[in-house]
Amino acid sequence: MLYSIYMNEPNIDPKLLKPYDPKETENRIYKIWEESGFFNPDICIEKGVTDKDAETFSMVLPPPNVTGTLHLGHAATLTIEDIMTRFARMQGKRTLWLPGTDHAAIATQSKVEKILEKEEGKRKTDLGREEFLKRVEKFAQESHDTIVTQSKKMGASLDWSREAYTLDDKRNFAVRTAFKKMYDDGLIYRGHRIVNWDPKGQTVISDDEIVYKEEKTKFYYLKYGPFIIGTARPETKFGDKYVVMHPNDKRYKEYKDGQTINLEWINGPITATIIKDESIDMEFGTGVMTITPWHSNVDFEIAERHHLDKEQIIDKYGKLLPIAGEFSGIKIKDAREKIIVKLESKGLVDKIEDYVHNIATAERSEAFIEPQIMNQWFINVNKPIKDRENKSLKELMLEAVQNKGINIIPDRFEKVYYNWIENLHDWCISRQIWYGHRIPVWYKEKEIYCDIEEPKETGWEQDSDTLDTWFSSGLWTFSTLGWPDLNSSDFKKYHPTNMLETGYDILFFWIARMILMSTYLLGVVPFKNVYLHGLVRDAQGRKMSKSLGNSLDPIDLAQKYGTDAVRMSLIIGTGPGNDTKMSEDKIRAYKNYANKLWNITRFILSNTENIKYIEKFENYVEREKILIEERDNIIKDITKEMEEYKFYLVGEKIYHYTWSRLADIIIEESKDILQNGSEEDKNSRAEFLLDTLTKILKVLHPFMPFVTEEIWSILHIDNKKLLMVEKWPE
RNA sequence: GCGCGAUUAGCUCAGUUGGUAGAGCAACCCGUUUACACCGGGAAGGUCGUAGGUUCGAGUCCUACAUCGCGCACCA
Repeated sequence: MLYSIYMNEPNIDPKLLKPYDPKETENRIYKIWEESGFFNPDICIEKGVTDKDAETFSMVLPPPNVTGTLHLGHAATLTIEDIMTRFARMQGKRTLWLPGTDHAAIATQSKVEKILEKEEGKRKTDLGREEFLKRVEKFAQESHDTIVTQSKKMGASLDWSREAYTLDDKRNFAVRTAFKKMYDDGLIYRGHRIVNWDPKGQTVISDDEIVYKEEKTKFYYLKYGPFIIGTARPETKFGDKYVVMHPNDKRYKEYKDGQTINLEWINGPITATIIKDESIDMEFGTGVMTITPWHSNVDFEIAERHHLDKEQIIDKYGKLLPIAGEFSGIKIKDAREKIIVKLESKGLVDKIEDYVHNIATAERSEAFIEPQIMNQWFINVNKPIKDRENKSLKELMLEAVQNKGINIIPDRFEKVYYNWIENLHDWCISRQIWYGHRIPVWYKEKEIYCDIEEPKETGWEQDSDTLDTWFSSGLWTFSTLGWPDLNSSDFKKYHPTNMLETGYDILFFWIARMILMSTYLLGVVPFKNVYLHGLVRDAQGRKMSKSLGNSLDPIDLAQKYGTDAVRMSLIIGTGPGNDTKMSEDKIRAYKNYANKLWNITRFILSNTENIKYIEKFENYVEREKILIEERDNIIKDITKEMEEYKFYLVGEKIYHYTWSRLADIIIEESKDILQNGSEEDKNSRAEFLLDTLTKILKVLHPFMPFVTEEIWSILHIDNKKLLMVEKWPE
């Protein structure tokens, strides 16, 4: 009996007699991969699975923040990049996918601060810099270990021997080297300029770390001498002694630029100066405003243009300074009502309207940003650079994409990138936090010293600030490959990298900064291609978050359905740049698919037991020749689509071929052929089935690496290597 | 204000260069001793957001509009 052979036939692997069990399989397979050393391109060459002079494929993993555990977004990143990596490796390329983690300065520090507050009721200042940093490092180490374990669980074929950390010694050396060079070139400068101050986090943040939130508030019309001025923030108005209007505003043509007027204000009489400036919107409010240069970007610029005095009104903690007179020391949010009461009593309030506007908050601490003028470190993005044909950083960043040195997928993000660069201001890189790369600058009285190493003489004190975390991330494609040692063999071999794959949400934060650093420091692009994926959302399309309670843990899902199923469901139905919606139904479907493949294998092996698989079988009959042509055309399409990064199409194509075509049609008709056909027909069909199975395993391997490797290990094939280093089928 | 994306079956989404619409899940009917019930067979379900246009032919290209979402800028 044909169908009962396997029941008592010892030749079939007993594993096949049960349904596919990912739990039993995955860790074992990953260990075999790791022990083979094939994640490391050098070992692939040493063991002869990759040619010594093979084409290179290199890519860095976007280093996850050491702020906890991986979420589905990371799982998507790992899956897409692992598909790229495994495909390249099977194509015979010298393939490096380099792992690492990110110290994520502000994010990690504030996380530990929150834990400290919650568990011990302490602040970081209670511990002191050194002790607090020990706590952060311990937390970071634990997060790191979790992240590595989880990445392995996802099947990522990362070269762990090259693992890096954005804050380890090598990367710190790279950071100091880069800083010193930029300082010497005059690109890094210390400036007394208006910055985004986070009163809660007690640090400056960059423009990109601001999140705008809509706020309903009041809009006050106040009598300011002969004018009515509009403001949403009366609490900042104490020092306002300039009143600004558009030079073409006919309503105010009797007032001349520079003219002074005396008027009664919050705390008594003042003298105000008329300023005419074209930046004023005549349509907004009354077309007249007073300015607070210390606490408003726009006002700061007006004051700079007209060389006006600037006065601080609010301190670092959000309290009013003595200039506010009787309101001194009051928190600004409490002061507003009180000030309005006083203004009303003086008859200076004209009217009050409801108003909706966007308010700047800090991404991490969620506090309202208070612009302040402070001494901070900046990167000048407009200064011409001698070694780079007098181009500015802005121009270098623009050209890298415009000249097609970098290809962005999907290309609509090129526009977004250009738009961002056009609006780019000098990048504030200093942070008043403790966890991060310390600024390599030392002070002694009025002297200042910048170098890679600290000064030898005594008496120098290092700047207490640390660098924006994206400064070190910007160096990532080459700091991980041995830079600043230009003779490093990794650097020479793998830079520029071929691909940078990440979520579109960090286009500005990270991708732009890497382009900045690489084009400036090395004169080359950091990567030739950028592939941007979307965010992973829940079944309702909401962003996954702990507070909503809708976040799915990729590791839980992998435990439940198998990693291959999770990977497949993250890929199929998702084009580049578009958000993905995840649901357990979808994952369940691909769990069934893994098992289907398992059963297809069982059928084929149990029905071809006396047949030896011959890779280049020559006696196919006409019926199989037709099937082979169909199959090989599909494989050709698949290869082309893999090269075009259309993984969502490939995954679906393989799925359909194996299930609807191979299983439902071809295998069904094979039952008859294998039982009743002639010897020639039987052999032809058996060879076709074995050949097709091996090819499906190969093209499916980048997507579902575990189940394919496991089935591969069961097949009887001569000179078999691990599937992960087998050649991609032609 | 500028720009981008989405709108396709009940739900969630694919649809690569324009050629008579696809998947997963759900719902319906039939089938279970032999690869697989983590299954098979069958049927049902869509005027592809609206209105125009180009074309022999439009889900796909163009224009306008609507709704939802996102980014940037502004926010006195």
